[in-house]
Amino acid sequence: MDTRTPASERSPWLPFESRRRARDEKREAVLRTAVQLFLERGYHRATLNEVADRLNITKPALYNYFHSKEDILFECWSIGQERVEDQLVEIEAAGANGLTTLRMLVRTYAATMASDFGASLVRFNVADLSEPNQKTTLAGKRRIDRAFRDAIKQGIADKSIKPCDVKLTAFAILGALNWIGHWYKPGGELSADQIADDFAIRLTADIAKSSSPANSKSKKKISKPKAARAIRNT
Amino acid sequence: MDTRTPASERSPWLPFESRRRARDEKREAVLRTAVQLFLERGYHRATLNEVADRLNITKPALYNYFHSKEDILFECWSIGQERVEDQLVEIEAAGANGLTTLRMLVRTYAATMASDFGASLVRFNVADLSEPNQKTTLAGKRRIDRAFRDAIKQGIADKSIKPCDVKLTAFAILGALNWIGHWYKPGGELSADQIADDFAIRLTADIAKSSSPANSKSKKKISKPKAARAIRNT
DNA sequence: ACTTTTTCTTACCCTCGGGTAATATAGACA
DNA sequence: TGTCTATATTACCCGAGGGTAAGAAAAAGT
Repeated sequence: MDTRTPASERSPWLPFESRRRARDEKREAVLRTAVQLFLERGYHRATLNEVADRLNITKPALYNYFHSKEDILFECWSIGQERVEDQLVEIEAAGANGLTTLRMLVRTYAATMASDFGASLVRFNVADLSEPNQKTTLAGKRRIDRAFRDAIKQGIADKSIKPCDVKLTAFAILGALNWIGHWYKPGGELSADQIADDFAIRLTADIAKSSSPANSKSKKKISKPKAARAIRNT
Repeated sequence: MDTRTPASERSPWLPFESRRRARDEKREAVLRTAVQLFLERGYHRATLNEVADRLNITKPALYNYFHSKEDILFECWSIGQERVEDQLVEIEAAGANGLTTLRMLVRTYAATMASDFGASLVRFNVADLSEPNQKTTLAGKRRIDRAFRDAIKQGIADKSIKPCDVKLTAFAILGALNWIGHWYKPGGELSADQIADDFAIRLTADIAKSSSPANSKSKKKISKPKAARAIRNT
């Protein structure tokens, strides 16, 4: 239910077989392939021909589903952002105290960072998007930032978190989390979930007031977000 | 003594004045301009014509100092890496205990991340370098990683740091630090040094054994590395 | 089976930008 | 003032890759 896709991915366009499948399914296959390639080789070095090749089609076929290369890039980012957004909503709705909320945020966000679409949130360059799309991404980043800061603030207010510089604390936590998107590789010793659980405690240890270790009640509650979008966990 | 260069940078090629200055000075001016532009617009979107324009020269003139665009990119990375390397050596030579060493590492690395050449260590894509240069950069990253892990290990051994998972601890700390290279902008409320000092404590608070707050003795000892290379602190 | 619609391919175009060749200009030195 | 060397400019090449036009080939409809 996590991790990056293991390269052995099936294309809906099988080389010489009967084609025709649901349009959305193909669209999503393009995005999955594209995000992987963009992460592997970088957005600019990855060509649409390569994307098409991996799908057993030719470049112009991609234009049935997307307007431009940048459109694909933005969609990749968008999927990651939407996932995070869903998690934020869900966590905020849970109405836990500050510390618990923060830990839920850390755990889910860490797990997301270990996925392709999650990593795309931090590995892609905002400058490669069009002006309006840049605005959208910036708004998304702010939204995430705010969620973390609000949880910290709330924690300080409800005494579950020690008084601290909210901004810097959030930066430090988000930095450690975002960095996962750069170093995590699926096949390692630790699974994405293990890392997520560890970080949930580790990154909040210094500011947690109650020394009660790792209130692990809320763990399973969040880890399965509802299917809000067809592309899942790749 | 830190921070990113404030865009109002003098080019050694003044529009219509007597030219001819030391070769190295010009070479460095190219690098300073290039690293800024690469950070601003991204390596691929930044063109050599733009670099040249900012220096009041034309593109081919750049080839008097560098073999290729990638050469410039690698040099930018290289300068940042060399700075860090010098700091590592200096800190290791100090022979402090694990926790103090770790804090020194955090402080200096954080300050470096707030500089252009420091940020280039994490903002540039390794895939944009040639094979041999990629190897060099990877070796550099490993070297940094090792320094942090060694400090943590040593701290656990000498009891200045609580037992903990060395690898994940290092990842978390380095993540928070590397992220500075993405969010830090010179004009903000906090100076690079303030952030560095704060992070030195913040990122080690949960694993520090002695609750003695912020052993601030070693602060000034490191913050002025000897001039090992002509390009300083931009 | 014929047409219509959607999807995909072949064959292009065209711009952008890294890199180079040929040449000019500036300073150094005589 | 002439020549040499270093450095810069003008003018160009050319490959890569995003994007498109026109038409083939499947589905789908009738």
